[in-house]
Amino acid sequence: MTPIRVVLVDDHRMLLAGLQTLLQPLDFVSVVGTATSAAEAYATVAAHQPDVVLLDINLPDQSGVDVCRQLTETHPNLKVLALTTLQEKSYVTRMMQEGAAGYVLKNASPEELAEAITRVQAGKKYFSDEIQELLLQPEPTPAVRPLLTRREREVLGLIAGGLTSQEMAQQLFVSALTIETHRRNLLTKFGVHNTAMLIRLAAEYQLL
Amino acid sequence: MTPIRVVLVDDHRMLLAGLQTLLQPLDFVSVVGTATSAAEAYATVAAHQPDVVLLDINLPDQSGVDVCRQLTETHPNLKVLALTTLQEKSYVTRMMQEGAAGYVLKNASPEELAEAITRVQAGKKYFSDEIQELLLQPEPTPAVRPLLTRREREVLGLIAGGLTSQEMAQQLFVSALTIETHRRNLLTKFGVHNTAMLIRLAAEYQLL
DNA sequence: TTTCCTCTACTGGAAAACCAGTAATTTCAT
DNA sequence: ATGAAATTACTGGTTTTCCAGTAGAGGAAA
Repeated sequence: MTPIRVVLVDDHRMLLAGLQTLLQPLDFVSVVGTATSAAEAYATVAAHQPDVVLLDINLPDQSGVDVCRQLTETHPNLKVLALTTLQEKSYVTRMMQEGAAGYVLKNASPEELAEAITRVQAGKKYFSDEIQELLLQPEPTPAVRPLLTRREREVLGLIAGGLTSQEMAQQLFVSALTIETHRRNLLTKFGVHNTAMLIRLAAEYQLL
Repeated sequence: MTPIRVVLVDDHRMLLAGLQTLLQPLDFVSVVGTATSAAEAYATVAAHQPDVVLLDINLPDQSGVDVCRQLTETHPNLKVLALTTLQEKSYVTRMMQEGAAGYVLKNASPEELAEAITRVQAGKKYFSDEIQELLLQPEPTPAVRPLLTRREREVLGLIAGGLTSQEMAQQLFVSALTIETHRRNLLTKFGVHNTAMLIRLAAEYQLL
């Protein structure tokens, strides 16, 4: 039976060497190429036509998220396994949105790597136990855009415009403390704890 | 010569009354309808088929920006003049992006209103002097997405994920002071002064 | 080897946001 | 007229971000 052709992408050669060492005993896996940058990844994938790519999210010349999107667009049958130390949910969800078939952590065992490669090659998804646990945590943000009052929409627009609470207060002829209350209400309605998430979600819901 | 058919949209009836009083002496303008909400605005525009709509940005039931987009999509020949007290550049640019033909402030004189209506009806753009001044101010943000280092991209992703500097430091195994330096460098590269603008621009540049 | 960039981290501080609670007034719908 | 929601604003506080400057170490390119 033909072994699964795998390309490894990580900017640390030592990690690439380690990965190859871990995968070598597996006779159903064949490491056909490695790359240490996004540019190299594109060339290596084009040259070797792998079935699976283990892709570090954090590359020197481009975001792994972007690389994932481009690889899965230009090679629709390619399966991308994200490889990272980061246990951050927004990275996971973004990688999945960009076409990744799985997500493994860099401390994965050889057995886990083998299972991940086999499963994604078979068309299934694969997540480390830690990542599954992360994804199963209660969703802090509402699935749908919250219903905002007119004043909240207005304040949200000004927050996105980069104004401070004091500047908004001046523009709207109210107290800065009033603006602070509106901000707090916005954070609560979006189920977030800071402005970064607020604006990111508002952009996603096209409220800006 | 047929007068320009105008619909007025503002939630304050007193302001609608005032606008009508200002526009009445103008024999080349005909106020064919008024509305005090977004829902009413759609119905009134459908019923009266105006040439120009004076549209308050801040409506009780929907953002004026959204109303502008929908009106200009469903009535391609309709000209929308934004009407507001807000002198906030991001609102202006967003209204223009959503198809508005002009932007006037609520303290405009009858002459200015007349000129605005005439100009947009003739297919030109119109901005109050104050708004032109606002638009002419040097652009604080770069026109193109800045070139980020890998660490900056990583930190940007975590900021958008809602993490605090302390949380990012723990996740990346560095000092919180290091994260603070990365944030500062991100703000500088994007030409902004706070996280809200940073994340909004990052979303616009599709860096998230 | 040298230079430049990236990443790291600090001092010292101010500004801003976030938090929890409380409450009066205004507005709007019934 | 009544009740609920929205808007307003405050106390008292902590946390977080933003600001300006400085600087060393490591890596990469010339």
